[in-house]
Amino acid sequence: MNFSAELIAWYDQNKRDLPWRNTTDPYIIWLSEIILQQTRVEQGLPYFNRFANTYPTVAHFAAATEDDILRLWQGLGYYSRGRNMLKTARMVMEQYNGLFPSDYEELIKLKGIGEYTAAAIASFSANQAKAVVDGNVFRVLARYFGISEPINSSAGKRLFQQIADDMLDQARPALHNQAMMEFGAMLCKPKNPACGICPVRIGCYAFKNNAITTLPVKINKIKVRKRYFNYLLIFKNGKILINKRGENDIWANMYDLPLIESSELLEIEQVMTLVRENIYGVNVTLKDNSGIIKHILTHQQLFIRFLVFTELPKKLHGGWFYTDITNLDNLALPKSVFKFIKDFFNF
DNA sequence: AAATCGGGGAT
DNA sequence: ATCCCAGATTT
Repeated sequence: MNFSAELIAWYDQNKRDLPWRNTTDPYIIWLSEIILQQTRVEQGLPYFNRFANTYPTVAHFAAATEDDILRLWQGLGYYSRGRNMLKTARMVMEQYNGLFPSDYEELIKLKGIGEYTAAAIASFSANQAKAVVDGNVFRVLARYFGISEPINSSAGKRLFQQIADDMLDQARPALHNQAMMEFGAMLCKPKNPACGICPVRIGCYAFKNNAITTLPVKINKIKVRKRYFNYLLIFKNGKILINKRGENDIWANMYDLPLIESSELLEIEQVMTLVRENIYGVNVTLKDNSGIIKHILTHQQLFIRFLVFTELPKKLHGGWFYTDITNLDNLALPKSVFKFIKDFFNF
């Protein structure tokens, strides 16, 4: 057996039972693929089930509002995925008569669908001979062939795509792609891969040369930005003051609280000075504060503090509005903000 | 080519 | 702490 056949045989014996593997509906496969971008199967699975149940067809999806989608996406991160999905669902309704495409060249035109996702949908739904290259495939190929070209350089991406294309089983691309990814996720893992039971270790460069820990190669380490968020939790008579965020920063178009961001960590009194100057215009009583809550994201470290007030400011800034506390369940809030408010009001 | 976009789990 | 996850888009 060749490399691909070995992995398919392994897959046949070891695959997980996942709901999106039981369909060839490109819409359902699209749902799963977008949700799983940069997301572990275990984390994405409940979201997939909620989306598939709430929006059984692309027509249902296209009829949703952005608030609906973001609310259902709440907690999953990388929210532009959800916003792009709505654009794509509406494009499918208008340009494809509601019939979700399964051809690579059509899929790649849609919002939020890149090379990987187009190949995944095309192969899984229509058995098109397009090789997927995701994080798993990068790792499997780098180790097996001993490729030290960085996986996140332009040359590296081209090289790995080329190799993946060459390896693809033209007769059963869907099975091949599933096998490559499942093998990478379950056996050829980043840490402590199960080389002892690996069906292709005899031909594996990394196994033979003890290079498991050095492959694949990745360059450019991300730099983390530190930000200091002072959130104002202002409520009275069952109403809470909410802010709708803009389109650029993190959590685009989502909801949070009136925010005073500072470039460094401030003392409470320094924040209160800003609150008096910029929010109330007069003296105001601080009812409570949360202390610093550290929230770690991939590219940012957020040092969040919540300040509680029960007096209402005279003027509202852009994006601010009052809503019933009971309506908070309908708004898409960042995980960290949602958790604090939820605990604070005990709902 | 580099930066940006979340949150969570494994080590 | 560090790495990475069924990556894509913008700068």
